[in-house]
Amino acid sequence: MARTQGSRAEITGPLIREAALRLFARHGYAAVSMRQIAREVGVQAGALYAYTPDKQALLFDLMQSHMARLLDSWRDDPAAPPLARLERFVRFHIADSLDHSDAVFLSYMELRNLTEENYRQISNMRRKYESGLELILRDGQASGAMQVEDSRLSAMALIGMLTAVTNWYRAGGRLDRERIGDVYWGLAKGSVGA
Amino acid sequence: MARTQGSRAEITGPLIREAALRLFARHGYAAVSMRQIAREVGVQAGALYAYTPDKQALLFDLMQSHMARLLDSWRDDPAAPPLARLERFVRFHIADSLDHSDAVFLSYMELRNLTEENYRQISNMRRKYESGLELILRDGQASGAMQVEDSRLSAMALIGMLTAVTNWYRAGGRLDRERIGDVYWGLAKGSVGA
DNA sequence: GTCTATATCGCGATAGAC
DNA sequence: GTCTATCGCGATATAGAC
Repeated sequence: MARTQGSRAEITGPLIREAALRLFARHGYAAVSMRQIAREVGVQAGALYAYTPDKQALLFDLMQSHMARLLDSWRDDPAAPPLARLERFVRFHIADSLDHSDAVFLSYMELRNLTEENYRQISNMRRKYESGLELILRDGQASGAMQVEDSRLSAMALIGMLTAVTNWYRAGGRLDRERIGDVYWGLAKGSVGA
Repeated sequence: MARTQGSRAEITGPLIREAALRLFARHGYAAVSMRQIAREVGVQAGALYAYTPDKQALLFDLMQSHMARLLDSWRDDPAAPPLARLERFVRFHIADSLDHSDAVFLSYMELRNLTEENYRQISNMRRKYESGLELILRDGQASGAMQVEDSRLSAMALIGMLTAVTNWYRAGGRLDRERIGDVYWGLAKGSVGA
C-alpha cells in the first residue's frame, strides 16, 4: 500500500471490469458507486474515468462483451440430429451460465438500467441467441423427432428454465454440475416429447 | 392540483404502495428515490414517512404482502391425482405471475437489497411455496404417474420456467393467456415424463 | 495513469408549522 | 396528514498537479 502514484495500466483496466461485474451483480448497478469500485481496485475514484467515459458505459461494456462471448462460444451443427443438437445446447447453456453466473445475472437484471440505444443493442444480441434454440426446435418438429407446439414460446421457456440454475446453484452444494446437466437434459428432452 | 394541504389518508397509503411497486419493479429499488414516489402520488416526500418508517420497510412490506397473498391463493388437493395437481399448479402459477408481474419481478430481483433479517423472512416464504410443487412431484414419482429424477431440482427448474413468462409476455401480444397456459402445461407434462 | 480537490447535485430522513 | 425547509451526507464527474 506504499504506492500512491504511478501507472499500472496493464492491470487496472481488467481489475476495474472484474470488480464492477462482481459488485453490479451482487448489489445492483444503481446501488454500487464508482467509489466502491475504485476501492476494490485500489485506486481513487477519479482514476476510473481514464478507462470509461462514465458509469453507464461501464455497464454496457460488461453486458456487451458477455453477450458477444456467449454468441461466439455457441456453435450449432445444423447437420446433426435435432435431439443431439438440443442436448448440446442444454449442456452448453448450463455450463456457460454457471461459469459466468455474474455476467448472466447482470445481463438480464440490468437491462432496465441501460439507455435506450444500449438496450436495443443488447436485446438484439439476446434475440439472436434465443433464435439459435428456436431453430433447433423447429428442425426437431419438422423432422418428427420432437413435438413442439410453439417453437418461439418453447425456446423462451427452456432458456428461462436453464438460466434459473444460477438462482440456486452454489458450488460445493448437494449436486455437482455433471449431475445438474443430466437432470436438466432429462427435463428438456421430455418437454419436447422425446 | 389546487389542494396543497389536508389529509387524504384513506387513499394515500394504497397509492404509495402502488407507485412504489411500479417504480421499484421498473427501475430497481436502489434507482428509485422517495422523492420520485412522492411525485407520482402527488404529495411531498416528507409525507411518505407518515406511512412507512423508511424506504427499506416499504420494500419489505411490498415483498412480504406479495408472498403472503401468493401462499394464501395456492390451494393444493393432496387427494387428487398428481398429474391433475401439477396441471393446476402450472396454470395457477402462470396466471398469478401475469396478474402480478411487478410484484413477482420485485420479489426475486430485490432480494439482495433486503436487510439480513428481512431477507430471511422472504426466503422462508419462497421456500414454502417451492415445497408445494416439490411435494406434487414426489407424490407423482411415488405413484408412478411421473418420472422425476430429483424432485427438488425439478421443482426449481419448473418454477424458473414458469416465472420467466413475465420476461417476455406483453398484453395484446401474439399469444393470449389461455394459449400460453396450454403450451406451458404441455412442456411441464412432458418434462415429468407424462 | 493516478492523485487530490472540488463543483454540483440529489439522496434519505427529520423538525416544526398548520 | 401534509406542508416547507433543512441537515448531513455521498453521488457522478471534472480540473489540474505530478
